Amino acid sequence: METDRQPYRPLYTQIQEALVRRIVEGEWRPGELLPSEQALALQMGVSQGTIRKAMDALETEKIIDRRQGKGTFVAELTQEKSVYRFFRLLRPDGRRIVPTSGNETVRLQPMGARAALALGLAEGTPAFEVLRTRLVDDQPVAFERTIVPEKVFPVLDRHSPLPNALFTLYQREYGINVVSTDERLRADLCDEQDAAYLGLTQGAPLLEIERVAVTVTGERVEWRLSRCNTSLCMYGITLT
Amino acid sequence: METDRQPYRPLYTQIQEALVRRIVEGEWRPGELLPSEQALALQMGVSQGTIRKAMDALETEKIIDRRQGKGTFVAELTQEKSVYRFFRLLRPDGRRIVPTSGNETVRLQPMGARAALALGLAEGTPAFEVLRTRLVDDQPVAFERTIVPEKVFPVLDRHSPLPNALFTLYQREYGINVVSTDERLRADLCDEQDAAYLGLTQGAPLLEIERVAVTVTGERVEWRLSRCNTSLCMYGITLT
DNA sequence: GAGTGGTCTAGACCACGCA
DNA sequence: GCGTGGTCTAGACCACTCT
Repeated sequence: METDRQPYRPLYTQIQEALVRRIVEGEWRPGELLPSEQALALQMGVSQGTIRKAMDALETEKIIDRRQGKGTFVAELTQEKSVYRFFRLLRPDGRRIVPTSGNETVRLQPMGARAALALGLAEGTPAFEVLRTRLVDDQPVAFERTIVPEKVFPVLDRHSPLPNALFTLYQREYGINVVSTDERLRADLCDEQDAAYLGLTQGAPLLEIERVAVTVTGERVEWRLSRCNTSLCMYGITLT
Repeated sequence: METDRQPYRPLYTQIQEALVRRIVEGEWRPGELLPSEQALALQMGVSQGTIRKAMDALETEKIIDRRQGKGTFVAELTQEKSVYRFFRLLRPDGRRIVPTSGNETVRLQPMGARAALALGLAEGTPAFEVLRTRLVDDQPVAFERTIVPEKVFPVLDRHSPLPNALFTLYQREYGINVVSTDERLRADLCDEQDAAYLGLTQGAPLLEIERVAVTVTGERVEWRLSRCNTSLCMYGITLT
């Protein structure tokens, strides 16, 4: 007599999930050294090869950092790495932009319909809204509106001035790891607010980037709308 | 006495390159079955594990297709796979667009400055230019100008009507495998030509996508400029 | 049942970083 | 020189596909 067959799950995927769980739960903090592969193999009762295969996946997901001769570390979202990983704006000549911010304001207010829809929350949910301008060579190139639920990031306004890459703050202060973003791009015309922030005239073309940040556990924790002056910059990406 | 030390190259990377070379040279055609891992291991004088690791990389690069129980095949760019892999336009509600073409024209003429610059060729190099309109639900949403060197794709005009995904044609008829694209996005205003092709009014916002296609050997073989009506579609992508 | 890719193990050795 | 991750091997067994 046979019972219901469980779907087949390789051992290394279970190891992988166990490791993610232990990292998310804070057993090892960002930047910390993990036990060696041999030690984990002994501890978890599998061979080193199986630990390796699990860690290969974690490395691909950028959850850990492996350094030959030194060890394996929980990935840390440093400013440089984080900024370049998710910030895709380039100068017209193709060089990368290191964004700097101007005119930052943070306020607590009910979440708007568009952000709420994208984050799967109810309109009016208490949220922090961060408005800032992105500068390149002291020229404003983009105007950003970032909205996060207050419940997920309490007292966000206390951390002002905010870092250029908010994801580093999310990780450091809230233990929340953003691992991917969904982006939607459209063209639009410059409205009155854009014109004021970007020093453009109404009716000029604008690139609008709508972004949702997703954590390692699949939660959508941040919504951002960027409106970019693409006469000063462009969005660049390689598809594979 | 020591001679110059060669930089260290793991065995599996050499196997990987050898396999790519044999595929590019046509020893196995797209869709064909490769020898089994065991057979290749014997043939190349390494262990099966090393063949596996090389093939893991080829699979990530989408150069081969592995199917448990059946074997390993040279990847074939089918219409469905190829279209979805590099075509990032979505409907306003987020559903994928299956592009269909209208008004296709192909002509042989000197390459323009912008395409030549992007492809690293001299302006005026003989080239085929493909103009077509992309339709969604019989509505024109994008106007595409695709330029390829005649030398790389001789008598391209004989293959009309062209498939929706040109990359499948490049692979099937010319043995050229596109494995990645570099894309640059900007916002612009609708000009007279756009207006004619897309049924818009001049001054409406447009999303411009400039794309360069790169082969497995790193050659830039195609330049494309798409001008999209983002009131009917948008560009969507997930960053990781 | 035969053959393929996929998993898992155990052990050896290599390249790297650091003290 | 030691400990770490990275490579390579050899062999066993599992899951899947087709005959």
